[in-house]
Amino acid sequence: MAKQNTVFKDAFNRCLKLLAETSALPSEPELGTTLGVSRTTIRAILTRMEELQLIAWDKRAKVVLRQPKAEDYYPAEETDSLSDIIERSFMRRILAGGAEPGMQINELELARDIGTGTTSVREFLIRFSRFGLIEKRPNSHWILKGFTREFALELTEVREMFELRSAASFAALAPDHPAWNDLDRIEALHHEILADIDNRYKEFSELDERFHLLVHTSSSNRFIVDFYDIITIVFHYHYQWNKTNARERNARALEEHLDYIAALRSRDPVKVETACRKHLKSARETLLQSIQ
Amino acid sequence: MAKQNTVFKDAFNRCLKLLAETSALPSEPELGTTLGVSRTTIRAILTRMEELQLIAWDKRAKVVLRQPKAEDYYPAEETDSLSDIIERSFMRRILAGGAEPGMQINELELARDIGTGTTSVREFLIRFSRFGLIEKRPNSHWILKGFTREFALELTEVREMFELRSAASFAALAPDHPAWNDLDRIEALHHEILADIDNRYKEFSELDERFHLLVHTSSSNRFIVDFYDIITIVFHYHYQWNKTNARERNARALEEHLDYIAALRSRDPVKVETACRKHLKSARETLLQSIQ
DNA sequence: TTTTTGTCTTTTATCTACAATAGACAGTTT
DNA sequence: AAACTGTCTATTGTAGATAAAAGACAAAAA
Repeated sequence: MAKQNTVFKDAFNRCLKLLAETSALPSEPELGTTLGVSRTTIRAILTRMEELQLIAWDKRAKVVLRQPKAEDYYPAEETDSLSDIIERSFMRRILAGGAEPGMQINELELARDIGTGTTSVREFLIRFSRFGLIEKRPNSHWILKGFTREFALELTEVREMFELRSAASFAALAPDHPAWNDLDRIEALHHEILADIDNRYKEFSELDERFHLLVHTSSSNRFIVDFYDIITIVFHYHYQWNKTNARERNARALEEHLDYIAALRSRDPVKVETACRKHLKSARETLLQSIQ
Repeated sequence: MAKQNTVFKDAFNRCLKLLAETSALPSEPELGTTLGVSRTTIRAILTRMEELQLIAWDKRAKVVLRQPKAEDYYPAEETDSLSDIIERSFMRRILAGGAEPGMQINELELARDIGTGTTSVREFLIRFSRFGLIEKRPNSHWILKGFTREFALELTEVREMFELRSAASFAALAPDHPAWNDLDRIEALHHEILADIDNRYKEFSELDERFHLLVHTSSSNRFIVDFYDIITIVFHYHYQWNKTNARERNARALEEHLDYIAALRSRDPVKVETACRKHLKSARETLLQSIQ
């Protein structure tokens, strides 16, 4: 195989959902915009839908013939892009498995393990290396530096520098800046989740990311915003393998966020710094606790 | 061709220099350590040297038969690694050429231009993307974000944050820390160059990198140290295309470095911050001036 | 016993090929 | 006139193949 057709499969599945809601599909360019793919892919989707007798397609007319059934969908595991698969597989190995710092990483072995070509694995490792967890020895192997205490400390040191600065610039944003509306929505979600914390505490992780990303974005500095990718990936995978006291931890973090949001609203630099530092401190402790 | 044999050619050239200094070469493992390559490459070098009748090689005996001549060396352009070639070629396009922000980058075109395969270009672009000058649109092209004023401002903002913190930790290093010795050597070089500034001002660029890298390294934070790569590459290529007033600029920067070094030695946090800020400010101005 | 060499295997770096996807353009429909 | 479709071309993403380089191990030499 040359290229995976995951873009097609994923867009096809999403298109099935659109189809369930109408009696006829819109034009090809419009579908393309809606699904975020090119017309070529849209036409492949329409062709497939015609084959499955889901629609009758003649030029502009795309009449829905029947509702999609479960078996019309492509299985979820076929719609993930190869790089996502590699990422997940790799993170499982280094975070969950007994991966010792200093261990060598073998491109060929990794590729065979995941069932993919070496090119994709190699490109993944190059992209991933900016996260500081692995290092390349040219003409030789990669070295796993490991998800260690030092790593976590170095990561949080930079994070704190960046976030304090971003929070300060957030507080200085013009009152009509759209970020304030985003902040409103995020704050509302905090209240919703807190009101039903026992059932919804798992939604924290995603909300946390959204909130901090919003703060970082207000720095208008690509290096600061890009750095948040590292935080995201670390926390994302990290939470998957460390679920002790998740409910309490998340509840506490939500409260801290609300204080932090209130401080931002006050636009008082001192309050902002205090609330930000307080939350970052407990975030750091949470991360460190789960390493040892 | 599969892999370029630039490692071999470069090591061969370096080995010729060793050969000029002795009457017999050492053992294979020792040569390997000296030149930083594997025994496989060493044996290829020895085989080639035998063919050229530079040495008589029988097991442990590697007797030098004649001195190397100019034509024994591989030409310099064949010893550069492919990624260096791609980097240079790419940087010339985006810094020197009329590369407009927003321009699309075409992997295939770039590869044909440089005379290499697409894989290498692709890997270069992935590695390079962390510098924030280009951005990938999946399944589509790369976008050049451009070496703009905003880029320079964002870069220097982070640089200043990192360097101020690194300078503070440098000043707090134990008196017997090896970094102080490195600092001595660097300071001495500053005096040497200043004493003969008219002839040696071009050496500033390399010394500047060495000095700031030393400071950043004392942060013991991989993210801070890695970030310095971006500074290095930007300043490196930047100086190549902007040489106006180089002598004066460099002389001034050298003086600022000396103040900065003296402040570090004083271990007084206030002095360090003042000297560091002052130098960073003029470095930023220099960079910004050359953009507009 | 320690180091070196001969030989062999494994892994990386790179090229080429090809399906998937994007995108351009002209002709057609509303 | 504006938007849409049919058709074609160009580019990306990925696999597979291969030379270069690294590295392992046993036999040989010091």
